[in-house]
This record gives sequence, structure tokens and C-alpha cells, in this order.
Amino acid sequence: MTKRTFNVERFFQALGDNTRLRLLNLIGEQEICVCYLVEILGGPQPKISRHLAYLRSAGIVSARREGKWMHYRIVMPPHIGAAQILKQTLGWLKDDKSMQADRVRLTKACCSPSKYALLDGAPLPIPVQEASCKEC
Amino acid sequence: MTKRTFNVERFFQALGDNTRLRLLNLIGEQEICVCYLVEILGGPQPKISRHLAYLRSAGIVSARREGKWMHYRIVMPPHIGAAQILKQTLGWLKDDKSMQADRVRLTKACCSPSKYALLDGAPLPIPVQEASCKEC
DNA sequence: CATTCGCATTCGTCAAGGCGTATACATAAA
DNA sequence: TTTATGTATACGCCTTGACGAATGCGAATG
Repeated sequence: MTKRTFNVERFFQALGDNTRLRLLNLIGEQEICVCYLVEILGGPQPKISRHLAYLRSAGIVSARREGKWMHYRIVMPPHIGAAQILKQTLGWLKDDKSMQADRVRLTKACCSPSKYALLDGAPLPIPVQEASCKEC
Repeated sequence: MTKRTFNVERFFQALGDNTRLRLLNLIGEQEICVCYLVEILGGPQPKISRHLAYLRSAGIVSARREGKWMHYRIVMPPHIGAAQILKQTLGWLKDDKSMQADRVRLTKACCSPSKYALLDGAPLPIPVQEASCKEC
């Protein structure tokens, strides 16, 4: 709704921030509620929200409202080249130590959301495409 | 000499600017003199120099002095993931219309440098690795 | 030497963007 | 209709970085 034309500069700029890379890593192949992202990244909620807005404006993620919860998922850019780079980047993140740690913490949070004040009653992430969540 | 440790954010930020993408596209698999880059991009020389400095600090290019001429070439980042993304990006640029036009103009300049005031007497680009320049 | 040439850096200005804080908005619950 | 909850936006502050213009610096040339 915001950015109609895909912008290459904007695309790379969106990837040039560690918080946004962490968000993309956590979202991965799921459609995930914002509250999980806030919980795992640990920062103030507006910070997360602003970075998600940036990713939206860059056309890298899309949002869906479900009641009072917002679900985010990664959308592949229209340009084949950009899509390949995004996939490659996500794969790259999987090999990163701190990114792996983030995902482990997300998995734990998913398995027992009631232990986290922010997550009590929150909807679980929904795998998209053919991906499956072995742990949960 | 400037940045010792490779920085992921810095890497993507370096790619998030059209002038720098044009520079990387022109350098490609050659070791090329700055004067060509100034000639093709057409802007003021300090602008080109500043962007080249940015790419250097991000560890994406390296510079070599030869007399009064400076030659730039692309260096692959130490991280395999980053290297793959850089290669993919360079390939992506090859498919872009305006980037192709830049390369055509570079080829023309290489074939008759004497026609350009800035390039009279300038050293020709030197292909690196196994790449060959069919046109020149 | 001084000059010229190729390129890099500095300076001042301005816009973009990151952060924390406060607030607005949307939905659901009471 | 009020209140609470989840999320987004607005605001002020500060840093980064892009630009044009001017200047600095190394290497060749006279």
C-alpha cells in the first residue's frame, strides 16, 4: 500500500541494519505475531514496529491483522535477482551464531508462551509454504 | 588499512546506493582506472572518489597505485555468504538496462580513449582472473 | 625547484534514519 | 461506553551520509 515500485537501493538499505536482519531471521518461513519479535529481540516495542514498517516500505515483508494481533511474513520481491539475494541472505543468517541463538529462543517461546507475560494468549506462528515446525 | 573486521551491515549499506552499484557494475571483473569511472558516470570527480572510499571501507573494493593513476578492483568478502551475495548482485546488475548502457559507454571509451579529454593517455582496464575483453 | 596532473580529503549544509519517550489507533473485553 | 491490550505513529535528539565547492597530496614533468 505504501511503496508501489520496487527500489533496489531501498532493498539493500533495508538489509543494512542488524535489527532488521534479526527480524527477517526470526520471521523466516513463518507468519509470526509481532509480540514474539518484541519478546525475543527484547527492545522497546516501538523500535520493533518502526523496523517492521521500514521492511514493509521496502517491500520485503507484509502484514496481516488478526484481531488485535499483527502477523508478519516475508514476501519475495518482484525482481528475480532481489528474490535470490533475499533467499541467499536468509540462508546466510542461518549459519550465524547469534541468529541461531535468536531462533532457539523463539522456539522455546513458542513451546511455552504462557511463561512469557507478553506472549500469554498470543497466536502461534504459522508456517508458510511447505516448511514445518518440528519442535513445536 | 581502514576496516579490519568485515561488517555485515556495512556490506549491505555499501550496496544501498545507486552510484556505488554503478561503480561496481563498471569495475566488474577488471582492474580499472578511476578516470574511466569519472568519465562514464559523468559527475564531479570528488563524488566518485568518496563513493570509492566508502566501498573500500566496506571491504568490497581495493585500490592499487600505478604512477599517478589509481586502479580499483572488486575483492570478494571473506564471508562466503557475502561473497555469494556480491556475485549475485553483480550478475543482477548485468541484466539491468541502465547498467548495460554504462558498460557500453565504458567499452566505447576503452576503444578510443583519445577522444575523451579525461582519458587521453590513461591506462586501459586490466581484466582479472579468466575474464577477457572481446571488444578492445 | 615549481608546475601540472590524477585523485583524495575536508568543510559546510542538508536530508535520512536510529533511538527513547510519549501518544494515537484499532480491536476486544468488561 | 469505558477500559485494557496489541501495535503503530509522532516527536525531539543525535549520528550518518550525500552533495558541491574548495583544498590537499603524491607522482610525474618541466
